Amino acid sequence: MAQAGRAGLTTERLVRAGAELADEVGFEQATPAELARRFGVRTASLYSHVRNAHDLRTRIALLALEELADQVSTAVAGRAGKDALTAFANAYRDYALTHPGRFAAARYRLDPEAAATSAGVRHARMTRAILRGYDLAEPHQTHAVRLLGSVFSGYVGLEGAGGFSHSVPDSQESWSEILNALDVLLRTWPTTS
Amino acid sequence: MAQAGRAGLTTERLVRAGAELADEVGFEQATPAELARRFGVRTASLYSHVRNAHDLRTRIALLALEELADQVSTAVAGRAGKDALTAFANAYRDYALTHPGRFAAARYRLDPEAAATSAGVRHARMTRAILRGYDLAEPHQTHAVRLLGSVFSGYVGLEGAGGFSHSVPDSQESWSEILNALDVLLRTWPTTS
DNA sequence: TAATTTGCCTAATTCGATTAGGCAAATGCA
DNA sequence: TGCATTTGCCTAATCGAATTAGGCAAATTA
Repeated sequence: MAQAGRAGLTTERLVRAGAELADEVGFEQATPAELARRFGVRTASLYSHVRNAHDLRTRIALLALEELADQVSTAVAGRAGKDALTAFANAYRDYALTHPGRFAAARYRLDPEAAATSAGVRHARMTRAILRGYDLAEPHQTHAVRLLGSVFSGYVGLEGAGGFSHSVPDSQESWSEILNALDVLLRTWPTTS
Repeated sequence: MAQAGRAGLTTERLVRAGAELADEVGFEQATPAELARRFGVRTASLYSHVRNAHDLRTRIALLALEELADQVSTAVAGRAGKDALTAFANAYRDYALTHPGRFAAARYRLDPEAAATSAGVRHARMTRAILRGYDLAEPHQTHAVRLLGSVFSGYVGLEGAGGFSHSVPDSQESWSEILNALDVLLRTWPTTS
């Protein structure tokens, strides 16, 4: 991190450090300027490794999406039904609580090109895999996938924004009960309005 | 908007214009500089009316929260049960679709001081009011409140990020079926795990 | 060791946010 | 109506972030 000779910058290293920086100070504040400061180099030096600030953010987002997909897929492996549902949900939430900056990055608006190379597909596939343990035909399955995605992302988002802190009952309690309720709902999904 | 004499700046007018600007170019891009451009004044001139950029954003957020609470409370008035649930949800989603920038503003992280004077309390009260039509005792009621908040904010967030666009089935279909499923879930909420 | 590549630097530009201080237009008061 | 005061927007200036161009030295290759 000093200034003797070369700092050993790499796109890879910048992105990893950027992700850590995001967890420490927030994704918004994970700027090229701050990142350069951490490496003990001038901001301009980053531009041989990342195209610009947006490129840096995009790469951090892609990293976060991969990591999240890895964690979730590990957690879900070998499980089915409610077990798989809670494993998925907990892995997702844990990642967000442990890596708030990365998680924010994972929600960064990607341009179509970047989105195509992202782990978004894996996420979609995994969510759908959860429903294998429940008996849901299309189009209900898609509706259910969207519900799950909404609940997870919504809950974790609100929790991260401080929505449930310092209030009774505990957030963990709500989370458990909500997962239980979702399990019941998926097993008795109404197929007519 | 010209430069003859005075522009008639007001905190009120800046915030309203800021909200419109946010809907047009995104909340992130709703900056003092851009706002000043729209009014045909120098950026520095805004600083007699708002403390700084953060203050401007906070005020836009507070406006959005009020508007959203107004829309929802109007929609919910005189309804109960599933009727109230869908009215609430649709008002919420409509606001987000019609005013994406304001909706993003409503999620802006407020400092405790601002949060206290916000319509956040109204939102909480209204969500809880929905559940009056369902028979849910504490602490289940709180868990259900959190679920509803998560689903609405999560779904609308994903939809706004383009999560459900260009895919089958239609987002509107999923939304309707999800609301139906939530109604069923609330009526049969599992009180034991 | 010489040649080449590569990495980080300096220099310079542009733009947004912010503060200080000034002048003229609007307003209040005799 | 005329003067004093307030108020609103301006100019000027600073600071910091993002970005580009071009240079020199260190690392790599031959």
